[in-house]
Amino acid sequence: MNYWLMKSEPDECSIDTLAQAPAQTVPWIGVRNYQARNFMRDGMRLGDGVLFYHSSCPEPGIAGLAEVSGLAYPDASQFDAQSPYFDPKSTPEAPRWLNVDVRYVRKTALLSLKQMRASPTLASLRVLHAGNRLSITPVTAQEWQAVLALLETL
DNA sequence: GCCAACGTTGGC
DNA sequence: GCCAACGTTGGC
Repeated sequence: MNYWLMKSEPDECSIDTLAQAPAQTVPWIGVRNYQARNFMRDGMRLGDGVLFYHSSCPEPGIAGLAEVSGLAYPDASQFDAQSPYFDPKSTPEAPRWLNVDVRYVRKTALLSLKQMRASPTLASLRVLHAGNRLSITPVTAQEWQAVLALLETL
């Protein structure tokens, strides 16, 4: 079992959007970074834990928990010329971009970025490191437990 | 809207 | 394969 932190802009897909989606599941489309793609392709297994993080919004932070419910498969939006995620260099024969499916587990009180930074137990969390831009980052079991423990205190 | 970080592109 | 220019991310 692996753990991940996945960023989403709540304007696009918030924890509430996920909770209200059909089967409480969304395809995690739009990842256009090779490292993040490789985490989905090579690292994610069914049932992996996901910290659902709201980014680019007034209150960035962890807004809920989710799980990987579908293994990586080609991201349809790369072939859609109308999509902002369209990639003219990708072909169906050799798809460049993949997505997993993510299923809602539960909404939590917001663990804000500020609170995360203030917590010594989360000091190692990749997303807190300067300049981190990856939309998907691995989370260790210790970090996962530390986040759950912090959520208990909110 | 600023800007630091850093991934990607493309000329050589 | 180097590296400068450029684009994107994302907190502030």
